[in-house]
Amino acid sequence: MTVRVRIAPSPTGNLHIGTARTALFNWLYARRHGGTFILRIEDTDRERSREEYVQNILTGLQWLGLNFDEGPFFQTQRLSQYQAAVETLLARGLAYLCYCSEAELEALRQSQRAQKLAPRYDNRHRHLTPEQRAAYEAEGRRPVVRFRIEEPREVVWHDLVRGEIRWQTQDLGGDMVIARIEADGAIGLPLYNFAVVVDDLEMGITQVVRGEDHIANTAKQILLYEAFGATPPAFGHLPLILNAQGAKISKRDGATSVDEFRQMGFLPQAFTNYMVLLGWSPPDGQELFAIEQAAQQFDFDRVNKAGARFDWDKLDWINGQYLRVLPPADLLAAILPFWQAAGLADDDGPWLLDLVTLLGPGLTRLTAAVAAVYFADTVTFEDEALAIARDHRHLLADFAQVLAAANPQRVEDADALLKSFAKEQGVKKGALMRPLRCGLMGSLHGPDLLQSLMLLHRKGKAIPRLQGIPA
RNA sequence: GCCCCCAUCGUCUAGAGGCCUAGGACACAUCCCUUUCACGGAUGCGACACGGGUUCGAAUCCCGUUGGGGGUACCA
Repeated sequence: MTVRVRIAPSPTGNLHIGTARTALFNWLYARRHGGTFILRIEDTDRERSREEYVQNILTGLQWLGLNFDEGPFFQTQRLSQYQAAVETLLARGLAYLCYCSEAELEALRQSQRAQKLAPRYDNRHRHLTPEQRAAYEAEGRRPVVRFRIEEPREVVWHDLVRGEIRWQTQDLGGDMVIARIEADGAIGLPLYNFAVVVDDLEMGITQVVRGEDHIANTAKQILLYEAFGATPPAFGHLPLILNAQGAKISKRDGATSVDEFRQMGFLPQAFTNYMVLLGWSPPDGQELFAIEQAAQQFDFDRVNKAGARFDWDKLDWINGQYLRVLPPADLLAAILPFWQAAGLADDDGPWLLDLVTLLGPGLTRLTAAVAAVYFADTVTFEDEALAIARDHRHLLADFAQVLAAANPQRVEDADALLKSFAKEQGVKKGALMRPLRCGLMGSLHGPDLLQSLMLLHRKGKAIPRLQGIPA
């Protein structure tokens, strides 16, 4: 059977890293088996769904390179299908109208809690007489549609990543609400567990792969498949991404939306590479690979069952690895938006390319910070660097003169110039480097000094800097 | 509370009963390279949660304990 998998985010927030990883694993599986990857937007929560989040999800998936083959489908555009499905269950006597009020249900839960029982719906409206129903209607109560959950019973499925999972229907919380009823009596918005089943069924989904937080839903959904007389798809539940404290990652943990990771300067290739590693490893133990490469080997039997903590250090390392092997032109293209956002601009292409080549090996993230000093007109000094530059301001001014006279164009020329200058001054070249770096860059550490010098000199910035050390 | 899932270095993981003196990666430490910081290279530190079984033999299988996580909606 052809593989058809999907990712079904709800647009109640920006594309979340957990959703992105689930999308990635589904994508990998689809690619591995030449299957179809489908995007479905689950927007039935009208209170919280927003159009801008839909856009964020779309652009986020695109940035990650997780292109989908079908969709996006929107649940709010499929209401008639859900209505028909509800009618079917109603007609078969597998679903019924429940008139309980919010207050009544709350009271029920409270008394259950008081008795140390698991809160659940007690199926009290499962067998209402026509008279009772009429009475509630006369009261003006608006019902909901509940699906009958047979008890006791055991639901078993073979999870793609966990193996056999068993669930007692008594632990499902009673007959579940599958849809609301409108004021005019029409069938209204479906609820999550119901809409998912209708959609997955109709879209011919063969493997439902989602986060571990959906395990309890799976039992309910299997019951629904049965009610429709359908064979359930295979299910797979991925471990969650945890924060440093070991809890499900959330806002407050630095970053959770894919967009934030982009803004922090991570490359999509590096980010997806890292996410794959969070729960899966290739048979050959390789750590750096493109997702296209991973797709050739991916399978759920190598997916870990335990949750994985998010590790910034490793993400940074991987990002650095990608940055290092990126051709200068690509690196420049990637980093330019960050520079521009920081107000660092120059239309000298070759110079920019040389700058990026110099900076590349030292970067862990795309950032404007280390580049700023090359663009600046005036140097921002660190305290210690300023002190050293001051102590050598005459020396640096002298060097500025020879620099002006010799006007070196290549690093080798600058190196020779520095050597002869050192000899002239009767100091070792090494002793010159530190003050020079301080005066030129305003800091004790940084990228290669000679190359930095040439980059600045080409822009006419080296000489004024060396002559203008603050007294 | 109840239900479900999980458990190898600090972190991500390899490990399908003997190949395990438990391997790799990140982080950390030291050294080398180097004008500095990075990068790179080398070395080191560092784990099978605990207790019972099963077996000639268990990180691997079973049970329990503990710990962690998830769920428990007219959210998704």
